[in-house]
Amino acid sequence: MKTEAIEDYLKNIYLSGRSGTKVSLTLLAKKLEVKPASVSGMIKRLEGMNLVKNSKKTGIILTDAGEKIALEVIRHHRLIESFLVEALGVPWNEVHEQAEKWEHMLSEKIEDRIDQMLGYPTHDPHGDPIPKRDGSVPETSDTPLNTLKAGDVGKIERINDQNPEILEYIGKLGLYPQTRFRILEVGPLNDLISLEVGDEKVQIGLEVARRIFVTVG
Amino acid sequence: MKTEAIEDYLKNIYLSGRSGTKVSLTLLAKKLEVKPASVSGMIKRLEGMNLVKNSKKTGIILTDAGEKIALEVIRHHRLIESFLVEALGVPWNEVHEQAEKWEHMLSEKIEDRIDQMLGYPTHDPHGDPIPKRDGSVPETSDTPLNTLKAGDVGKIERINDQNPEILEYIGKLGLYPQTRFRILEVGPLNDLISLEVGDEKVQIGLEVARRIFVTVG
DNA sequence: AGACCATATTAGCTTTGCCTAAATACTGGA
DNA sequence: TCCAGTATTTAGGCAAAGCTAATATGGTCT
Repeated sequence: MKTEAIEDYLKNIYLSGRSGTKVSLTLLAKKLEVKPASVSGMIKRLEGMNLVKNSKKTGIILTDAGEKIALEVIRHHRLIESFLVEALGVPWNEVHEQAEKWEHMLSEKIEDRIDQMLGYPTHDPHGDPIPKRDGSVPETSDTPLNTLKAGDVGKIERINDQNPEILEYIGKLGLYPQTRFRILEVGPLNDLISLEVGDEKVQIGLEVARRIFVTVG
Repeated sequence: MKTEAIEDYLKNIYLSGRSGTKVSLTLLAKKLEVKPASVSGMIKRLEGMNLVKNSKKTGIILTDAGEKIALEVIRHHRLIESFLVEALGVPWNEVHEQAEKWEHMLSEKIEDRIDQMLGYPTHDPHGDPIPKRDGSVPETSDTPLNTLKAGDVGKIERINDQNPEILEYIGKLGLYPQTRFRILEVGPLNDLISLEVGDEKVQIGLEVARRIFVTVG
């Protein structure tokens, strides 16, 4: 009825759709690392189950039932990530992979225990919001660091990447969620940003800055 | 190559074989809750992969390669059980089910972290030995409680059952691994045992006693 | 309009892992 | 020895999820 593959499809449709982008078969195929033909078949199946709708103009969108499942899976994923970091001290850049696998098989009981043990967290170690049981999703920032100007101060909210190497790199710079910073200088081509973090001064490039979301002020 | 189904088969062959019993298709089918015909097919496949051998006289037995995989899965299972009890305070009778699912997808890194965080435990919360990476298996008792006589003292080593209700029942009696006890009285038909545990006096029946393994002395 | 590129769909095949039903083999007792 | 009951194997099917290859659709550029 609700296989792992289905959960992965729904999760990725949700996450791809978040940014306002229209979700196409090929986009989804890329995310899922599967051929477009396979996606075509699966989407048909999901439509039959009333979990998604697909049309030329809207692209692939989730129904309420589909979104419910997607949010459940994402909740599992992010709770597990938090748990592994908190309880086990696993570095934040190593938890994604494991959560990816365990998210599909987390019992409600254990889910609740983790939630409780972590004090009902609203965000995971990367700053991504953890959906609640009722389907609501905590607020999160959509302002990428590369849109700020020299002199701006703010707080890092989330890092939008799961690649362990990149996360490790960002972590080594001290740029974790909740970290406050001040922009010292922005290169004329917007491709290099200098910031002050604590007493340190760090430089980051555009591609990294794009993945860091912040609140200003 | 090494699917979940395969791991489950190998694990169950190992565990069924432990007690000296010859492992037959039908026995395995019962354990795995599938039809004998399915087992027949799978065993054929496993033979082709050189993970098991099957013959009339020996029954189904693991090759070295097969045992290696079985022990890995069991190690995962028992580490996860221990982890959930330790880090999350999940009651010991509720961890089996979750471990059953996660055991197939535990990364080496996380496995090592758990092992280290728990202080390289030799036994899980039920007293079952946790195989080591090198394939060695810590000692464990094979003396069931129902073979003792009045006056004997000893220590509970393990509880050989995964049914949550039964474990809860046994737990409520205070009969956890490492608990010391003294046999007060054994019924004439061997079907009721009275023991002293701490300051408490508890009675257990034959079926429960059979599942409790102890060391005497 | 025609050519070309990206996207989407269809058909047909493969593997895994289970199933049922039927056929065969084995074993223990009368 | 024969027969019943148990154990095993074979054959044929099905659903999930992927694949390739071929075809359709739909712009965009010239």
